[in-house]
Amino acid sequence: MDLATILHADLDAFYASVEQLLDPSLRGRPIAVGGGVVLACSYEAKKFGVQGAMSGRQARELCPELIFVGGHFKEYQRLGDAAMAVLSDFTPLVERISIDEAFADVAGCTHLFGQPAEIAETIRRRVRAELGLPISVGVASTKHLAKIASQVAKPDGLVTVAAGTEMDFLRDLPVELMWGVGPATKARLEKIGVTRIGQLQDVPGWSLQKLLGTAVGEKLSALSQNRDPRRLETHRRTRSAGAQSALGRRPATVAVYRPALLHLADRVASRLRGKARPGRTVTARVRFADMRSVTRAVTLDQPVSATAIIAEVAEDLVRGILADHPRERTISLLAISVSHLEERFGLQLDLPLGLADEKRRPGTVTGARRFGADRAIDKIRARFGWEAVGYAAVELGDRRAVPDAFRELAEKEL
DNA sequence: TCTGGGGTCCTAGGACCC
DNA sequence: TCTGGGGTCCTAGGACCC
Repeated sequence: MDLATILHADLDAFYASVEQLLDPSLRGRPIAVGGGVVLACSYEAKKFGVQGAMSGRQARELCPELIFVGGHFKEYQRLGDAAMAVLSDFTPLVERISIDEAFADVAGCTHLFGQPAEIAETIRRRVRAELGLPISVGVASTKHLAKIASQVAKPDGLVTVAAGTEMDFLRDLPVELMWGVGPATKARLEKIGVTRIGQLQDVPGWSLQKLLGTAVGEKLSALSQNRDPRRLETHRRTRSAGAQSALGRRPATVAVYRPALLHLADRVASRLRGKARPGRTVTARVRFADMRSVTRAVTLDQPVSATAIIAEVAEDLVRGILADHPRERTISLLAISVSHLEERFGLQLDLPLGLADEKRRPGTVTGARRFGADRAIDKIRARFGWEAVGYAAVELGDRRAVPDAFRELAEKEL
């Protein structure tokens, strides 16, 4: 039996806790970060049923005294980093999975710092004392168990699952606490009478695979029986980079989608160039007024990272989508994503190959000249900030639900 | 002003090659 | 010549997570 040396540390209601830290008058009160959409909310707000991703109006209906606050996004980044640095004081084996959440394996440092549960308690005490933030920690023998334990520990708690007691710990917990069980899987399991993890342990693997597909079925079989082979991954390569923008309801015309796509391509491409990771597959997504969405992708024979090329390819894809849905006159979201990322060292010229080349409009500049223009823009931004220069006159309708600062926060390191 | 923005992984079917 | 099987790549959509 493996020892319980894996920690999962998770800051509680992170953005909301930061806001309450910065403004003491908000403490003990129901608050939500965001406006049009709830990005995060305090535990006082959760009591009313307010949740992340909920529309602001819906949240206000549930909790009339809810206080909306704008976000201090730089502070989120700083405090999230600081909390993770506390983990790193104990072990280099840290796998950060988001701004406010990480795994750590303390197997190699118990001789220095004590039992895993003691280390977890020290981490919680330090984050509270040094940063003023509540953090919950789960301690167990696997990532899956540690993650569940930290959820059970919330808010502001510590739960240890001793080695050998894993199956007992899991038995009575609801299936939706498992990693990978969302609304759809939960509903399917409910149909066969399964709502607790213990019941899942009794369903034969082949039956689960038939119900949920081979991958999900096998995974849930394994996790429910405490077979979790995953190791910590301290360095993970990003596989794709994308950007999207909700538009409200806009006519599906080139005057709407061309500037919007250029803006999205600019965001994506500058990140790709910044990390020297061009990609071969460009995917565009259009969401219509009824919230149904359609995606279309093309894989080029050369990786690209030039703004103009990505914008052009995406525009071709969007034109194709709209041509196939002639009755849809209104779009509510556009998205671009680039995947099949490659590594490039040194100067890389995007050559206009593949689709972009075949369908190139007359008068467009060549790959090398585009790359030069992009490099100039990148340099100016490096010195003066993102807003200093770029593809101006991008008119996305300036009632954007989410501030740009939040987008930047959400952009992961490639 | 109903319904954000960033990702990962899986599936199913078709193309293509051996 | 016909048929089949396996492997890989690609596209489109869906489920899930933070």
